[in-house]
Amino acid sequence: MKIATWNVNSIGVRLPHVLDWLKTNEPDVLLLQELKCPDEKFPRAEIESAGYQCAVHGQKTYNGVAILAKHEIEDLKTGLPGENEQSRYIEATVQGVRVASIYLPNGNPVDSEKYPYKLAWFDRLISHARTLLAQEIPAVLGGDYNVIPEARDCYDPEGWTNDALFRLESRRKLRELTYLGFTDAFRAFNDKDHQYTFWDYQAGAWPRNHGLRIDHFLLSPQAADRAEDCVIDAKPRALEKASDHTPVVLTLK
DNA sequence: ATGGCTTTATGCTAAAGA
Repeated sequence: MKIATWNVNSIGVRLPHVLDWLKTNEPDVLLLQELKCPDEKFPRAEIESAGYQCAVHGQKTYNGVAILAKHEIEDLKTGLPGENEQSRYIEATVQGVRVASIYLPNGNPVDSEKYPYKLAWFDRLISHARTLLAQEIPAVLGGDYNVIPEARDCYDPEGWTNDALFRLESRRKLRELTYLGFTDAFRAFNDKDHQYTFWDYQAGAWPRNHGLRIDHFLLSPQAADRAEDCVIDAKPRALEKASDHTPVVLTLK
């Protein structure tokens, strides 16, 4: 079973890339973030024509997450327990695997209300992740976590020290989540430094390989037992009109 | 580098992203 995650930075603009990628890679599930469109404007017909069902939790202009799947999408849940003014979480079961598409708040600037909002949102995710773990099922939490886990996941860690993506509080929250019993799927299969999922549009970040690893798959023990591989597919980042993020692909037995 | 791109919107400048 192949499950991918991709922050597309507008599904409207990126639809051709997404359709091409689905056709070439044929994942069973594709988790999307930053749709930047309300539910009624999601290009459902085009994606269904490509052979994928859609579960969408959209929002006008900002945020928005979705689950695309070749097979039936069951027991859909949108939002985390509590306030869901921003569409950042969707979860469902596909072929017996509980999958979630997550778009964690960015949190910059750190001296604004956005940073405590990020940390509070993280706490809600951690709380919900506990209940998922208690079910002892294969659970795959994929998405844009907006956290650089370690210095080796950043081209210039010193320069990012005080950024919301690399601040100690943000990294501590990600560790708190993983230490509940989740596995960072990418790091289970790849120990190389400087493996990135995001390159800024500015300052030639892509050609200079000035990237960040901020898109992650966290696996429950039952999912980790089935994991066969996890890779970053950097090819879409090189396309014209690319998203600033690129897909991460998880393979389960 | 001084936000250097990209996207969206009761749009034509401003805010957000990371």
